[in-house]
Amino acid sequence: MRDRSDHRPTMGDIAEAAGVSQMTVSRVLRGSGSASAEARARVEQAAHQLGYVPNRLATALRDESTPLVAVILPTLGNRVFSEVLAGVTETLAGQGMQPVFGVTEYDPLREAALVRDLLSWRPRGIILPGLEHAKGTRAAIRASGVRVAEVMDLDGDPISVAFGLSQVEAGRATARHMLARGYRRFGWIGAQGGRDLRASKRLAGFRETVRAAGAQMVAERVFDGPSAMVQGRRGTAMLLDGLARPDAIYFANDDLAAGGLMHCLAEGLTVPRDVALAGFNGLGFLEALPVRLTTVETPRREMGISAARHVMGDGPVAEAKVDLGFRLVAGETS
Amino acid sequence: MRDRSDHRPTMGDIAEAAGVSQMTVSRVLRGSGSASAEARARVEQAAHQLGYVPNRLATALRDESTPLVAVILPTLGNRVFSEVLAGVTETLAGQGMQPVFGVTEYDPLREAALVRDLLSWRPRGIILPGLEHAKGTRAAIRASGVRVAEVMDLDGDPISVAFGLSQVEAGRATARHMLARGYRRFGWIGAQGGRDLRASKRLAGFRETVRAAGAQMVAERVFDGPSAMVQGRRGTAMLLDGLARPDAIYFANDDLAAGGLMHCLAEGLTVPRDVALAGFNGLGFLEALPVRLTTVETPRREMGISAARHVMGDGPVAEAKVDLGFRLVAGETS
DNA sequence: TTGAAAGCGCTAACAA
DNA sequence: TTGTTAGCGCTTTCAA
Repeated sequence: MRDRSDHRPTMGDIAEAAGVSQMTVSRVLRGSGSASAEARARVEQAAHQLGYVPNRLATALRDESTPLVAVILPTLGNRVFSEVLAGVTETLAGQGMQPVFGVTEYDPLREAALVRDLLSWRPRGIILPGLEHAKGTRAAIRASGVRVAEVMDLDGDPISVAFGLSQVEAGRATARHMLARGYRRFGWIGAQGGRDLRASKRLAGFRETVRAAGAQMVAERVFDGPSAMVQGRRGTAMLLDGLARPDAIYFANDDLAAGGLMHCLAEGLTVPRDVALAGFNGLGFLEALPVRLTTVETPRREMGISAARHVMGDGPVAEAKVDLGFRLVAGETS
Repeated sequence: MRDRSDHRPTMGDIAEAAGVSQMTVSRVLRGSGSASAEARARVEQAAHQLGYVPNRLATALRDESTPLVAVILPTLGNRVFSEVLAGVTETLAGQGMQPVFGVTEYDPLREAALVRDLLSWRPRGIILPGLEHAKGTRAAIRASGVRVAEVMDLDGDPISVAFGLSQVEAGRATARHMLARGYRRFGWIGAQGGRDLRASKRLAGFRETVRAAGAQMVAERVFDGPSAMVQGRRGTAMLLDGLARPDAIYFANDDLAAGGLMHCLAEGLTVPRDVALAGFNGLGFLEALPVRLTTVETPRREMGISAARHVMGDGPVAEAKVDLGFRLVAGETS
């Protein structure tokens, strides 16, 4: 018999202490099956006294199913993903499920490694960003048989079901809006060294529409690090001081765009007369800015909620793409 | 014999396919022990072909140890906690550990439930915010025997080790700074309906110092929802339009303070002549604002990193409180 | 180099 | 109402 002295108490220990069988302990603690009031009391007392903590690993192994959902995010350095995650978490919590998660920093290989790792916990489902994955990731997920939800993007071929919006269309819509306002010389400011494929898709849609209208992209600046207001401010300064001065700047997101606006405020430029600005996401903090930024509102929390619901559900998978839409919000900067 | 048709492949299945024992499969896949090149090849081939995914539940149950760390956060609606989480995640990822997490929304009862839930995964450690917990939570964690790190706060009695800063001192330091600049009538703007105990501690330290100097708090406004720039903007408008007009406002955090600044910019007020402002945290986005906000810089990522290191480590627990410090940053708003 | 046996903690199924 | 048995998938131990 092994030494149990430094072991966490198990149902066996409780059984011994309470003078019943281990099965009775199991029944009492789970409130299933029947047990005499007598036994119940003794078990509960013993469990409490020993400081018993159930071991879900055992339950999960036995049940061949866990209440876990794997969640993969590109980064935590962007509110957008915290909001998606918040939607997921809130939805899971209501159902007694737990998120296990990891962050890729926009690296497909890290994503692949994470997927492997997370799948080995036998989660009920997996939620991951975007539709582009490293070779093999797709197959691994498919083979694992877990329910999958891809979020953010719809422009591509989902593994199973995607919840999001067309990034290309969002770019096009922004371009149409800016063109309608009369701007002809466009700039682009991005981040993540171009590794954010969804931003690239928006830019592609934007550029295509701009060119089709006979207007042009005159300057682009993509920063290497995470997107941040300060980069937007710096990039805007660069573009406006450059040779090919744009009359409107499209930013990869609101943080960058707000930074651009801050540059203009600090320099005393008049927006949009001196330069027009447009962001992406419609984050809450835009409401507080002294000037309303033109942006495209995206359903971040909703993507998280829908994805979580999907992976928890056990109904059949209906559509491959669920378009949660976007909304162009014309502000005072265009 | 049970029907294995809809089961995920196990080592047993691979063994059968490769014509070796299950133990050999285990050895090959883990790269431990020895196996003939022949066996190795056959096993690897079969594993690949069957799309084998290891089941860590079994390993963890067997090993009586998991590579999981439980992480509890007050909310995801505040960058501060995403940054702490990022520090944790980054540190864990380097060691092949996974975070499992949950969000309390500043509710101690939810926290208690989460702790119970997360502990049942037998994590190696648990990281949680603050030093105040619902009755029983402390005992439950202690009894579980996992390594514990509390983050953010040092003003109180840690369960085991706390990594953070003195919130009370941060409040005092801010007050001293404002008093030195000559302000005498102070306002406070908070959020989370006062449930954020660390903000309350800062306010207590601030108030105490203000009063000791013979100055006073003339107006306070605490919003119910999450802190956001827009609340700061609204609250500032209220305080400045109120009867007891403060000459300086202390905000529970930078988001609120930046909102206050936006109000001033939008209204054409001169800061700090018309009103002085001070925030808390030193978030990156402050750099991009047209006016440098006075704030207290906190070591958010470091708290996450230190806490993660602590719970992963197996050395003895040294000190009960690890002060990671803070730094008052005098900006242009005071 | 390989395999057989035992057991991690729990619960479904069956038996008393 | 209570207990016994078996087994989830894996790895440690011991034996061949």
